[in-house]
Amino acid sequence: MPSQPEPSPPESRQPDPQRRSERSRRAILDATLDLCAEHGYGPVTVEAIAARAGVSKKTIYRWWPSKGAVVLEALHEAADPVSGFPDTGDLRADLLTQMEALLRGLLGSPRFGRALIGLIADTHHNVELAHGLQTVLFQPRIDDGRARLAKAREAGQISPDADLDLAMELLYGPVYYRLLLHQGDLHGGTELESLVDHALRALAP
Amino acid sequence: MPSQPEPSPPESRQPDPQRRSERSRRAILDATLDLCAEHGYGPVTVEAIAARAGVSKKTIYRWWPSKGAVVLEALHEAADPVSGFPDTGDLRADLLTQMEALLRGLLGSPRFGRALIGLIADTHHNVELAHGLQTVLFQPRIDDGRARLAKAREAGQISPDADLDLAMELLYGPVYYRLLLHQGDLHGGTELESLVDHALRALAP
Amino acid sequence: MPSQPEPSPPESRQPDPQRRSERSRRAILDATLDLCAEHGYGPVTVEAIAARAGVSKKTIYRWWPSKGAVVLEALHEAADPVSGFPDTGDLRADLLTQMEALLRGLLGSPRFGRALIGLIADTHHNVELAHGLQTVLFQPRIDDGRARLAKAREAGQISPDADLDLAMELLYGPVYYRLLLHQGDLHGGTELESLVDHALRALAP
Amino acid sequence: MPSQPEPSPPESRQPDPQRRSERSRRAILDATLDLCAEHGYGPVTVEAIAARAGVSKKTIYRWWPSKGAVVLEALHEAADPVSGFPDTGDLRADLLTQMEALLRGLLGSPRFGRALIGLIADTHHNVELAHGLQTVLFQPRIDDGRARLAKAREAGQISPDADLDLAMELLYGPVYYRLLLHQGDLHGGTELESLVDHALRALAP
DNA sequence: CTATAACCGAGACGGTACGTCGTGTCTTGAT
DNA sequence: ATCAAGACACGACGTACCGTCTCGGTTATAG
Repeated sequence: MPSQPEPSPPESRQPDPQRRSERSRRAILDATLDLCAEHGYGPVTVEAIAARAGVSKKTIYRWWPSKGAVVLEALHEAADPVSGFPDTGDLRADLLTQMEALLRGLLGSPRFGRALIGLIADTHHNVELAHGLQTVLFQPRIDDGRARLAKAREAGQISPDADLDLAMELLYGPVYYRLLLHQGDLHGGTELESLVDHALRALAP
Repeated sequence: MPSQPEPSPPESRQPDPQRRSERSRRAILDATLDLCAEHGYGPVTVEAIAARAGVSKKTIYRWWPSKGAVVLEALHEAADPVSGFPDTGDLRADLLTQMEALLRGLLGSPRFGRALIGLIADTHHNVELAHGLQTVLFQPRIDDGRARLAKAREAGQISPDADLDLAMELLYGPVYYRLLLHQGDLHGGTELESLVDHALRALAP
Repeated sequence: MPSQPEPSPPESRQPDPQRRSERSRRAILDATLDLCAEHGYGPVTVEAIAARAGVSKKTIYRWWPSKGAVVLEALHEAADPVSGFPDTGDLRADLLTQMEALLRGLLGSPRFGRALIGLIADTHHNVELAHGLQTVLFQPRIDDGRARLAKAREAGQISPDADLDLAMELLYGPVYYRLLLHQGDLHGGTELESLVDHALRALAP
Repeated sequence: MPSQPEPSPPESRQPDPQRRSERSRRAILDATLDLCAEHGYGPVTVEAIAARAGVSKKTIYRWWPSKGAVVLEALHEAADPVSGFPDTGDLRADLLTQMEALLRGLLGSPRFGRALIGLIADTHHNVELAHGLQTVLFQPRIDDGRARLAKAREAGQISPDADLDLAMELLYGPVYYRLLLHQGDLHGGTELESLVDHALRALAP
């Protein structure tokens, strides 16, 4: 993921040398996503994460300021391999590929969707967390998408004065709309094609 | 609000005659929205609601099963007068009016937006609450919107085989997208017109 | 019981005409002793008494100031028929009769003993209750005992300068000692005879 | 106190290493006796003990199962230094010394008497507590007393077939009788001498 | 090749909120 | 006016987590 040049833990305080135990870090992040998948974000507690990971609470609080920060890092790492915007030259196919991946990640796997919605909610009374979420998860993906569209614009595939932000909203809005309202009950891929087509129409030359 | 034919309290258990104190009910709902506006949904506690409302915790738990249920009812009542889909004959104008009202309610007033996002998150580990949210808040408004579009279809203003559900997603998706991602930083009404126009294009004959 | 000339409820406040329902009164007192027998004094609640008696809490609080007062009246009525000091002319036999009755009432029946010990404890932070307990339950019985001894003194059966108060303590002290320490495990009647004999020796001419 | 060979905390559950904070333990026991002295046993709450001791409720419940258990340990520690049966060779003097100490402890100081009577009452619906009270407080002192009498018996100071249990009851019964009935209004030392003399008479060769 | 300084597990600690229960007061309707 | 029914404000219950804080015990460089 090229737009994330600093993969080291962005929440570290003062303790942190490299003495940090990678073993513990992994156990914590894994336990976190597992618990989110099982119970949803809200009911997960730092206490439970520590117990499941075989780790002391102190170790968690040493490296992360809050449950949300742990979840954020866990989501970040888990999402990493999935992302990256494809570029085969065929814009419509690339958009479809990307949207399908997003839908699958967000709604198809409880590991992600249930964790994300709770994390977003926490964000509304925790500015550091909000900033982290924007920086680490959202903005890179938005940038990737806009970059792909911009490239298509330069290639003359879409109108030179197309509104890229509007296109992004038309594409991603309905996905999050479904995440919120239908709780993961995403209806088949056919509609996905409609979504993409309408977005493309908004960009047409 | 015609699509809400059952205005009686949906959370009644077994205690409930009409011995219920309307005074307490009002104080609780008001205190709840105030506290959500001040601190967001997550940090609000039943204890704090009770204290602010001058009411005992028991009284809250007697009539609602959880904080979420209180917030839901509070939002329901507060949103009630706002809603109802306009019907002036001019579809585009009506859509714009409605979307503006939604944006204002959801994003413009912290009383609503901050409460709603947390409520939705809670919904993901509480099926009763999820059902209530759908039934009380979401479905009636979706039904209103679809009904308005269906009427337009019968009037020949839009294509006879237009996909109304897709249109609803194109309209409302971006709004919730902004609620989640930008935390209420809604950019001006110009984009709203673009949104509506593209939705209309998806419905065009 | 001659020394209790006023059997009407001594705790009445201002409401009290004769409109009082005797039916409710009986149900309350019966339920109270039953519950004390089952669970002991402490765990019994006004709420439980009301429920068991088929009576509203208000009715209890209208006629008694506290749980303790209800228990006191219940004990008073229940103990009434038992008491009264026998006077057959044979002092030793009378003392034995009386002590046996006391032991049976206090320790042999959970209805009384368990209720009494808790009531006494309540007495230590409730002066009205303390006064009531002395007046209604203890003093009359102490007076009866002393009167019986005084009569024996006049009849020359015991020393003219015998210390009657000391005798009362030697007689009753061990009984309450057992109530407290052994929780009703009263050992046979043989010891009772020893107790009485030693008290009589303290009174001997 | 030789008859108390196991001074380690008798209420340890499963958490207990030595990580326990002695500072908190002391504060809790002190606060408990203070509050009992001020308000009596009944009105004292775990919440109040925690507040007065500057301790969290959890810390109390971690080490004791109930208010009664806390009071029991507090009484045990507070009574410890006082007790131990004197043995100067003069039985009558030793009995008087011991009885005076008991009376002073039980009735003369509200710290003890008020706490004890409520504790005993609780004992009647809590078997663990009853067992603890017998084991920790009562039996050791009874054993000490009986041992002193037994020694006197061996020394030929009292009858070889004297009933030691009866003597204990004649001595201690009246003391508890006064605790219950007169709420600490103990009348002077003269009567104490009478009590002891009559008990000795019951033991005379 | 120590030794010294961090991390680490474990978990006690002072708190806050939970959801429940009991208190004693109050209101409603019926008898 | 009493009564049953029961809602109400209040406050304590005993539990769960929070985030902070010792404790020993292991590591893993730095002397």
